[in-house]
Amino acid sequence: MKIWIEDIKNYEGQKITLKAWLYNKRSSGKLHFLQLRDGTAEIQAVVFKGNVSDEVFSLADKISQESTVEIVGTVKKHDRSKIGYEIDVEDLKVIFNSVDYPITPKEHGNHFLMEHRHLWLRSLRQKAILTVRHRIIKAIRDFFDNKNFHLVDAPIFTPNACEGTTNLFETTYFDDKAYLTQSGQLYMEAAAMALGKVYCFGPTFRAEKSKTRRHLTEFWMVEPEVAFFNLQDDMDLAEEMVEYIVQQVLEHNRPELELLERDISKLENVKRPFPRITYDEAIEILHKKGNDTPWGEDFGGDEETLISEEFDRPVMIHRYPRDVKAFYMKQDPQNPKLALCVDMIAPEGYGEIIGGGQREEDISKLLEKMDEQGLDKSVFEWYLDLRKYGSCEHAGFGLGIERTVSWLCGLHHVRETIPFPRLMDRIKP
RNA sequence: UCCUCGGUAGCUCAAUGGCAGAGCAAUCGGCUGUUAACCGAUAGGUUGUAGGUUCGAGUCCCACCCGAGGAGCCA
Repeated sequence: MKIWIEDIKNYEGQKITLKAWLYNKRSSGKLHFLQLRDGTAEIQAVVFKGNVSDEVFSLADKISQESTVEIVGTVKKHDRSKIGYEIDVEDLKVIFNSVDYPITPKEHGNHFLMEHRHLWLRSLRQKAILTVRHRIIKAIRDFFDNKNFHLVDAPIFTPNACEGTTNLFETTYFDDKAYLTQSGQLYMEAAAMALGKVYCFGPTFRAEKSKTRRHLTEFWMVEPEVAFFNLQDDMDLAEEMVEYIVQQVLEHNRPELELLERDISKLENVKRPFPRITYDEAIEILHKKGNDTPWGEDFGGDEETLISEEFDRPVMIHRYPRDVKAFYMKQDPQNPKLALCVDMIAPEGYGEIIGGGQREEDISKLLEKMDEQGLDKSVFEWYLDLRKYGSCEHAGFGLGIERTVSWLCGLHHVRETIPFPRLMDRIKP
């Protein structure tokens, strides 16, 4: 039976065969300490000259970093080992040799590591990040599953821009043009009218020439959409989901967060209720802190950081000026200048992780707003049908996965949060 | 697209306009408990590219290429 390192505790005292990669090695005369990993965990294998043949001992001396090996040895308890065990080697084979592995144990620059992303993934740090990413995605799926949401897949090819302002990737579609989706939202609105509670989870694309630590051209988004929900319900859902994600990561990924040197106490604060402030109150905070953003403007990274500094957990800012938001955002009946929308800003300066709100269900207001923004109504006919045939109050939001991973792992840049990042100036490997 | 900084050994970085250097990796040797092990030795270079200034350029000037931060825009 195949034995994985993560299950090694079940084999104490037994002689086993293990296949793994050598990620580091230390030697001391008559001893070789082989640091092995198999993707599930890491363990040290000890080759003592007195326990093996001369051939095996000199082979152990020569194995190079990232070579694939097969060892036969006995599992022994060992207090100084992270996993609690090590292996006394009796036999050793090199299955595939590795020559001049480029990523050495010492430090490297960003560019070099990004060029070798396909190998960099093997490092323990990258493994920890991808493990947390996996947990976040699982938590999201479990969260919606527990609430009886339907997962509905949105298309990647779209004929139209769902928000006129951002740049889309254009591609040929037989004799026509198509765009890579920047959001599944409009399709989720249609799905919510069919299934009530829905969400999509998939890649989205933005051709913005943004060169910042928070931007990718291809990123993953979770977008729930719920019929008969208003802004209040929407904020309740967003808050509950983010709390669940953080608590799941804290429950399952302590070792990863420790390896990443994440300050866990900051994450332990992330419990409901989250503060909720209006755009007007956010502007007041900014002015008090010496930032002179005028009323009516959207917030940039600096503004988000200033506001988030005031709170020890994510903060929701709602009711932005209607003019800075997309056409489908519902107008606030209390104040026609505002939209019933919400952004959630992560603490510690990690920026906006959620954007959403209540959708405009009134077809005349929707048409008015589309005219204002100069949108081509012909591509939205199907969307307008949703308001013609049994329109209803509904709301939803989108959560950016990479920014969430970056926040929970305490990473400076989102490029490490996705296995193969796509950036404005990088499409390889 | 704009602003700022940078490009020297496989990697990370030094070098007042005056002999091209270190650590790690590689190779060879030493060490019975190492934890980015340690100690000794060897090898490794068209200083991003193309011009220019100078007795002399890695260093100064110009253009281009590439990279890193940041801005706008956004999740």
